[in-house]
Amino acid sequence: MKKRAILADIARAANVSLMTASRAINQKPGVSEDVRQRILALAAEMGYRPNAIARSLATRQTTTIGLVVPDITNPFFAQVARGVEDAAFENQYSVFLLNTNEDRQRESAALDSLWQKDIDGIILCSSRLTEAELTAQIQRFPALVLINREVKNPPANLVTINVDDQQIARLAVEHFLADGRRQIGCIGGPAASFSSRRRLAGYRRALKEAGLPVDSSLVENALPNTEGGRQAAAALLARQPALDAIFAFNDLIAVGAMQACQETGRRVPEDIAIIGVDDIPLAEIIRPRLTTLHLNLAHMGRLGVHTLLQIIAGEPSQPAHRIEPHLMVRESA
Amino acid sequence: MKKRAILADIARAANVSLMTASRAINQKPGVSEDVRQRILALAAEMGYRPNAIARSLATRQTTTIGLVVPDITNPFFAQVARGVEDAAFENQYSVFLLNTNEDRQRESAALDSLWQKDIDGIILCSSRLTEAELTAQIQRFPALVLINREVKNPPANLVTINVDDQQIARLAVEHFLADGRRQIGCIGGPAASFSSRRRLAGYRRALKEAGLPVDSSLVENALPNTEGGRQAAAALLARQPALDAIFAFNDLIAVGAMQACQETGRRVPEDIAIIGVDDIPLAEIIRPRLTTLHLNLAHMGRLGVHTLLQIIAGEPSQPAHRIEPHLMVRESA
DNA sequence: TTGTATGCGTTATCAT
DNA sequence: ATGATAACGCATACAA
Repeated sequence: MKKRAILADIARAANVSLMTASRAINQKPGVSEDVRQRILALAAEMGYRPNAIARSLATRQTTTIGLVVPDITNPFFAQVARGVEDAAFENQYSVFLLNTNEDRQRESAALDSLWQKDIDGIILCSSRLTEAELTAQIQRFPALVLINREVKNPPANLVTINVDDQQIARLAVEHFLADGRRQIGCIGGPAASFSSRRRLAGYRRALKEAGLPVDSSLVENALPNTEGGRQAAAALLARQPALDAIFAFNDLIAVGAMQACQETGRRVPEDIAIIGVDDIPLAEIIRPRLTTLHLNLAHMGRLGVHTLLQIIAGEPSQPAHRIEPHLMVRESA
Repeated sequence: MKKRAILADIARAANVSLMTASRAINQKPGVSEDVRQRILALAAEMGYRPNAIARSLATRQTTTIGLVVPDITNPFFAQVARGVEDAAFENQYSVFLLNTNEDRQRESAALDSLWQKDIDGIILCSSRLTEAELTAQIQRFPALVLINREVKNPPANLVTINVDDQQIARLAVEHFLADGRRQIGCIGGPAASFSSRRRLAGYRRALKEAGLPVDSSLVENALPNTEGGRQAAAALLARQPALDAIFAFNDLIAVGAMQACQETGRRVPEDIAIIGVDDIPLAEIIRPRLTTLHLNLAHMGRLGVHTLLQIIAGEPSQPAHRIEPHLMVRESA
């Protein structure tokens, strides 16, 4: 490994003090233009790059943020992560990636390690922490963005970004209703999921507003994958054979439900319509193509970073953002 | 934000010097057991965690690695990333995530930023750098693991991890042959992909060894997604209507090809068999289920981290690893 | 076993 | 405009 040039090397080569070299390189005032140019040229020639660690220690800023997700292999978080990383890169920030595996302990450990690294801010997705744990963590970091989670009294250094779950459920149900469907079932995600609970509430409310009965035997919970969707749909159809529509918590569940319908001799969408959420690539690949509520997840990630930078800069920012869904009508409903 | 305790606070509270506090906390010898316990208790009480930045500056070690991938939303890299992050976490390492978007410039910028951060090692996936650029980068980092890329004379701080592309192609072709297929086509990935080139070579060799003619009109290239697969397969089938098998560069291409076959009235696998590579979740979801060559990508990521740690620790490690594929026979072949 | 001096590479502060 | 000195928080080397 080649030895790398440090600021002292540049200063010595340019016959100036450390500080003038530092000022020149950081584009700060207080250096005559010719001296600055000479130093910059020398730095470029010697391949000098400031040591970020030393700089961080001196400035108490790391230009680094942490991204905590349950599982990066989940397409939902992979999309968010892409947006985060892109926006961070554009702003010269680096991002630490941490998986929690939906485990509270590991999530706490992840946050601990980020705290040790003295990062400037953190984007925390689908936190499983209790409200108390969360509050404690919030005061440890300069800035915090919560995705897929809300909190009662958000302090100034905390912003939440959530999908508009009520609207998601409303759009799905209204689409079914406009199509003449009246026996509308719902498959939620894990019972612990905040998003899932909100969507169930939205589903019930939309039914009620349409004057339809809200029957708990129309609802099932499922693991958020195709197999979960298949099993939940099978149970649902056994209980409610006349079902003519299913609103699913996400696309994977929707696809599983679709297959369960087909396996029981039902045609999609003729006999039963299905709508998912997320618009993952699979939605376009599967046949019939899945009608779903599209979410701009990469944008959610970008927004998270921009918000974080605002908080860090001390600029005012709205305490909560809501991502609006868009109905992608394809073939399943 | 609450002020955080530093080592000096602990030392003062315990009435000892900085060094005894440091030794106690780092589990180093030279501290009597009772003093150590007293310090540790105090540290726990005050919620002390060492400042990683300061420690890094002093020790010249960051216990941080960089993971550079073309695109984290690609399931292939998401799986690898998961393995990397898991193994890193187990070893108390943090990981920086960087996307290159398959852009040489951005890849260079990513490596630059990692260099500034003084990280201990890098896992670089599917690098698009030229051999010269790569050689230059290698001597800037203490340790480097290359995934999906080989290099001529690997230095001691560099280990490559590749999928066994020849074996992948061989297993696919042999499976087709055992099934009585004789008109075996191949859809490669992007022409620039090293993996794709090696698999094409393996495909040709396997045909030759079976005494079959190697006809370039049996080969197409495609973008690595379903639409690419669909178009390539359509072109292939137009040229070679009697085709009875297709080996695809990856599962997405395979699924696109499958749909192109079905759209032209062919039954899968009766009329034409299809085999993909990767075994992404979609392979089990799609109907007919996709026969494919399974790759343990998370293991690849874990291996990458372990190898990196070996290099960092100065332990000897084999210069190249090869990941073996496993044929998952499902329904498409 | 415990403590003191020094350095890691950079920036902030205060002089000149 | 430029420079000397201290400080960031910790660990290494050496002393007691």
